[in-house]
Amino acid sequence: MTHKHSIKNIAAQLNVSISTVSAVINGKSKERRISPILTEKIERYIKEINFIPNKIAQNLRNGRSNILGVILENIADPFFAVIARGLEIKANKYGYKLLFSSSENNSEVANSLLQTYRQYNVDAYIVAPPLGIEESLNNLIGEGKPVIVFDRNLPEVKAHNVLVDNYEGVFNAVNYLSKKGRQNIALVTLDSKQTQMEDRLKGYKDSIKSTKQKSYMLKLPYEKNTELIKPKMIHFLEKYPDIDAIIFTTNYITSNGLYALKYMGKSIPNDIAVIGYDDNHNFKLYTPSITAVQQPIEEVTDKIIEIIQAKLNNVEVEQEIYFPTKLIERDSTK
Amino acid sequence: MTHKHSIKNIAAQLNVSISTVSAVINGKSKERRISPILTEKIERYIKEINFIPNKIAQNLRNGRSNILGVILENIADPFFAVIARGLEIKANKYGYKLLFSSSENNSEVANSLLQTYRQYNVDAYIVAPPLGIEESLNNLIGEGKPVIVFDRNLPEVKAHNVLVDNYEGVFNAVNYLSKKGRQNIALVTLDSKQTQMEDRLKGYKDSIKSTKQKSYMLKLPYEKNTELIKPKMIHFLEKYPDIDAIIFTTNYITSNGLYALKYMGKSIPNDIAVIGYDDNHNFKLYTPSITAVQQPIEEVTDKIIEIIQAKLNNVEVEQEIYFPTKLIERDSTK
DNA sequence: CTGAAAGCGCTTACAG
DNA sequence: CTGAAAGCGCTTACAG
Repeated sequence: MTHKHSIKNIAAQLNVSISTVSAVINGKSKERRISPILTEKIERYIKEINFIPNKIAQNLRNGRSNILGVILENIADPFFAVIARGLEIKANKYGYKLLFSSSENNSEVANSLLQTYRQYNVDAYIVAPPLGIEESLNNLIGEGKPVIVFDRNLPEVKAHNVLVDNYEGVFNAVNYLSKKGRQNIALVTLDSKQTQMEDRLKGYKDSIKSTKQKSYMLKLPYEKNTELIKPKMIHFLEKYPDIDAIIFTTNYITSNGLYALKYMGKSIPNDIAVIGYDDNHNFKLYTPSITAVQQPIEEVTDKIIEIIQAKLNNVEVEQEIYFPTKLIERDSTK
Repeated sequence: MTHKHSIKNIAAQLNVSISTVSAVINGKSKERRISPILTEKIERYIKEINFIPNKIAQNLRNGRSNILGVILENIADPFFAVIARGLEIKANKYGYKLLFSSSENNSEVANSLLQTYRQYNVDAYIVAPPLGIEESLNNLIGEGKPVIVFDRNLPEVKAHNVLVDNYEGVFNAVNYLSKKGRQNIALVTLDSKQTQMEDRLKGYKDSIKSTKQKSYMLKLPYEKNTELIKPKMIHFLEKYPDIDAIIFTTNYITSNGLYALKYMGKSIPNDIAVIGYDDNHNFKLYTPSITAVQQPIEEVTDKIIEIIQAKLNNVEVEQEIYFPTKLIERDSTK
């Protein structure tokens, strides 16, 4: 139960001033012209007692916390969990710590999280925004803190946007199925106004239109209860028996959609070809393995941290960037 | 770009003292005998400018951060991602924020994370410990901060342990397979000294011994490169063609094991029955669906936060608790 | 080459 | 009923 150390009692112990200790700790001996002898003496003592400066005090004094506040949709969702890990790896390299929270796409929750992060004086905000937090985000930007928006964006918010080309992702997926000879390609998506969902929908519509195919769309309500997807899927497929291919636009819709297909006894890819949006570690393990549109998660997370690093050091960076997706071909579209 | 507020300038603005403002903010008007008129005046102004006190300053002064430091094996791993979400939900109820980091089971990484958390003055540590951080953990406990260990424990560390009965989980799984008529039950596990792995192994050995069956064990090295699991699995199964059931002891071994079985053309459950340790959202979607030993994650995460809450308020709590697992029967063991 | 002092934004005895 | 002062652990001009 060693006594709590501080530069104050180190200074007292060594009979030097607090400012001298501070200078040595911050590697400013040269700059502040502390004699090598004194410097070494202090350094040795610090090492001996294994002293580490109090970040909280440094933060209060410097206005920098080295903490980034992250708002995800849900940390338990595989997509966001991988995002979290990507952010963590890159943030470590720059010495940032991460505060993670889940908004569940609820704007009240998100607003309150932003408020809390602000209280903790985070250096920057990384957020997958629900609709309804435009004002909070703009206020934060007004305060001069970097705000990085990802996965979907809010057009009225002038944050940095790190996005993926969702439109092209689905557009290409439709074309691919079409080339494989599928005639009746359906889209099963979320009934959502979020940009990533609207872009995926538009990619589908435009591709279907350009190839003069028939359009089949099932828009599911955003529900916590994913069990409800199954009956809706079944109803949809019974209503349109011609469907011979489906693109699912989110991870959990894909999972539950596959469940419904299995339940109906549909054979993949013979009866119906399947493409999932967002690749998933498990898709290659399914029988059959599932073709997927893969988002470049590592590029996204790296870019987010790079932008923050740049902004915090007053370096100019792009305001918006779109990364391309990649179609991973597997057995479900053979 | 509103001017940064503080109780200092609120006090100046309202012509009252700083301490009066502080008292009102902390709801101590009654206790500190501030007149209702003044109280209301201050409260109105605070609401008007939307003032929220600086947590960093409060923290420095109070020695409480309301931040908990969490060390997981890997936040991207589905098991730990769900743990993270469980902790978050419960922590929110008590007003704690969470700092998450991944150790990758590397003791150097974990030690450095603990050090960093300490610098940030976290109120408690929640850790899935790798071997080799016993000393750090004991030091932290010595400093009086709650340390909660979960998933696996370190016998030399007198932290609070919130664990799952891994031994019984595997023991029962073997018995179940045996009752289903399986004669040659194998265990595919990690070559690890961590308690959760040792307990699972022991559960297997004891159950096999008690029913006088033959034992088949494959111990895989702890590798990042999961691709290597496939060839080792194949070699193992070719060497012991009698095996008619397998228990996989971790999530990712299960995934890759299934991949290997699929590659070999083995039919589940006809050729081989399969049980995975740790249930997984996707196991019910596989063809066939996969029987699994489920850990009570919510109970674990709730208990962790409850212990912290109790300790931080000087309430007595149990030092160690084990939760039972549950076998979820699905098609892979039919 | 080194130190005394102010201040970051709070809270908490203490005085009146 | 209210305020002045000390102090949490730092850093940064500034003085010498």
